[in-house]
Amino acid sequence: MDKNHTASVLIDLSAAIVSVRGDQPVCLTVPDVSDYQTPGLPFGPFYPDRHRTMEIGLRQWVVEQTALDIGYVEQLYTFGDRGRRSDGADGKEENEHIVSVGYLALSKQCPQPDQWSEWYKHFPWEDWRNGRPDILNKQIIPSLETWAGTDELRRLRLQQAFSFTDKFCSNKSGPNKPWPNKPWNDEYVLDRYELMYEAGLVWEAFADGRQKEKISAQNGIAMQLDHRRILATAMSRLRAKLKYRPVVFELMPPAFTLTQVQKTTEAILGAELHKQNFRRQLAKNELVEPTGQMSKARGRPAELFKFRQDASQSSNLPGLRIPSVKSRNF
Amino acid sequence: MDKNHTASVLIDLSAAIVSVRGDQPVCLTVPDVSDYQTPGLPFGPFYPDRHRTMEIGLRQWVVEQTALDIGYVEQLYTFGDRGRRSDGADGKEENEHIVSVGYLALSKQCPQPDQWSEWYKHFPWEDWRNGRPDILNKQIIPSLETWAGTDELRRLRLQQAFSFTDKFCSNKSGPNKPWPNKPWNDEYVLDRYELMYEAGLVWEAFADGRQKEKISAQNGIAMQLDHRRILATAMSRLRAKLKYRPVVFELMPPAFTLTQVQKTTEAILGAELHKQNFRRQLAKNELVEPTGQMSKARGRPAELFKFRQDASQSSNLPGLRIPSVKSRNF
DNA sequence: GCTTTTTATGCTCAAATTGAGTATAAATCA
DNA sequence: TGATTTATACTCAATTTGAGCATAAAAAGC
Repeated sequence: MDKNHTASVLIDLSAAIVSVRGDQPVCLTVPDVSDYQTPGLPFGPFYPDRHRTMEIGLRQWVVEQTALDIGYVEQLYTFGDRGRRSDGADGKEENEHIVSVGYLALSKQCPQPDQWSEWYKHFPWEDWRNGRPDILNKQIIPSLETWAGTDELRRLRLQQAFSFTDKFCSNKSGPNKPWPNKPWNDEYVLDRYELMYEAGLVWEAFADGRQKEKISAQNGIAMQLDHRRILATAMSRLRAKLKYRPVVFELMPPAFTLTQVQKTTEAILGAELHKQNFRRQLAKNELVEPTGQMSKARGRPAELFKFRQDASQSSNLPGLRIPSVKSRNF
Repeated sequence: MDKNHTASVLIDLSAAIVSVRGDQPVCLTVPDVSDYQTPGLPFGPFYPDRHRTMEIGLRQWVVEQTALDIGYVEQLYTFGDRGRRSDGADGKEENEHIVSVGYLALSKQCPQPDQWSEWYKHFPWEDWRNGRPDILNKQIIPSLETWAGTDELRRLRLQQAFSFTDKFCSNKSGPNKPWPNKPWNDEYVLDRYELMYEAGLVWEAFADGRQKEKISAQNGIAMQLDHRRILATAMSRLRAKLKYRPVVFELMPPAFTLTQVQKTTEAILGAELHKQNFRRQLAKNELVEPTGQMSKARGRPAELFKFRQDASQSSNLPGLRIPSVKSRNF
């Protein structure tokens, strides 16, 4: 067999370019190409001739196509998952295999509002800032429980990802507790999405148009190909990273108030934080320094700060340890 | 231009298959193919026809070629870095572009000792279990300082990666301290290796044979192509993961003593830990349970434990928070 | 002008966690 | 038997967290 032939693939560089508009995290999307009016992430091919590294390749087409100033870029994951790409929806030939390398990029501005799509329209169950989202108890959990049935493995995975202990699974902490008791873990975005995909609760899980109509947009707005999975990966990574690296500042303007930092953090985490403790962490880690100026908004004016960009690249500074997300279980 | 032609690449799946033998972390290597007697990581091509996902492809050739039982597998990073691959040392044609996807795999056993290479022979500066390695002060740091010169950016990067503050860089904590003062960060393995690569302190940095002879094996045993970089990535990732996921148990036999867990953890971190505090963490997180049996070794017999494999896949349990690595700065 | 509302920020305090020990137990080795 | 080795129980001060109250400084309502 000619190895070189069957092993040859094309590489797509897909980017989840994230910003925060007001109190909503947003993600750059491209209009549409399929029949279903679903948005997609911007992507471009990788030309190994022209670009020494893939990150350089990615930055280049982002600059060319979006004219955005993205500072922070991080490789997320490489998906070689054929099953999800050649669903027939796209016009690619069968033997053109595509591997997609997902990237997370952060942008301080997000011009052209219509091209930026809010995270929580695609993942309504991930925003807990106003308490536990209704959609969980009303739709998602019941459907998932039906899907799991008495399958022990499936139930365990559900418990993990969606943070509850159910009556069918033995619990180490003595007698079985009523229902949700473990605190929601904001980092398991990808695990939850993958479970919903497996259970057929998201539009992308269906290859053909017939079934697609039925559940369209019921559990968040779908995206093209595996783009919602890449966005889920980006969300997981960013939520985790926020807790040990000072990446929030990649989303902030040059000068900002501490409350703005907190609101941005809360937007990404999808959870509210304790104000005083949040500021204590910022102070202890010496991540910001005052500019001397004050903001002029509604109440008492707040001091304006700037990021202490000690080491260049802001690479591995201590990071603001998130002072434990407020627990909201019900 | 024919996009499909220039964008077409071959994909190599490279694996850092890690185990622990005695008190040494080891990595599976393949004998050699080049002229320089340098070991390499095992790798195989990815055939998108045959394998639905890349991880399946990886597992398959690992099973075929090594007959090893690898449980835990994790994708590390995808390197599209042409500069480092087509150095002419390998016989590949110029227009055959290769992208390598690095994986970390963990194995409980490591038969055939000669095929397993000890981590710290490739990275002698990363093992701090017997204090700060001599090679740092005697060779590496001086060479790096020469390389950095008065370049502020380079000096900052050195400070970050190698944890010291030097007299040329301004220090926020008042007057400049003597020399090494920040604690060594065991997770920056990749950062340190990349700096040494840039500074020309490792064999792999040189394309041609002439210069290679000069520094061969001076700063650890070199590896083929970019394999030492992949191993550095694996070390960084594993050291980081150890602190929030119970992955150590992927390296332990079915029954083990608490000391064995600690020794394995210390081997990977390259640092000694406080015994009582380590056990307290294990106890608090309820990660292990007694088997009822005792070990028979030298001193007082220790209780044998097993891993509490609560949720299958041991996926996202709390993990043993490493009780702060003993600080050894000099 | 005075009060209410809003936002910012300083400060407290108990609970939990961490870092670093000491003390004692149970085996083997000489 | 007594030294040596290893395991494990327990202590304790210092620090870090989680959660709250109190006060300050502005704008908005009347």
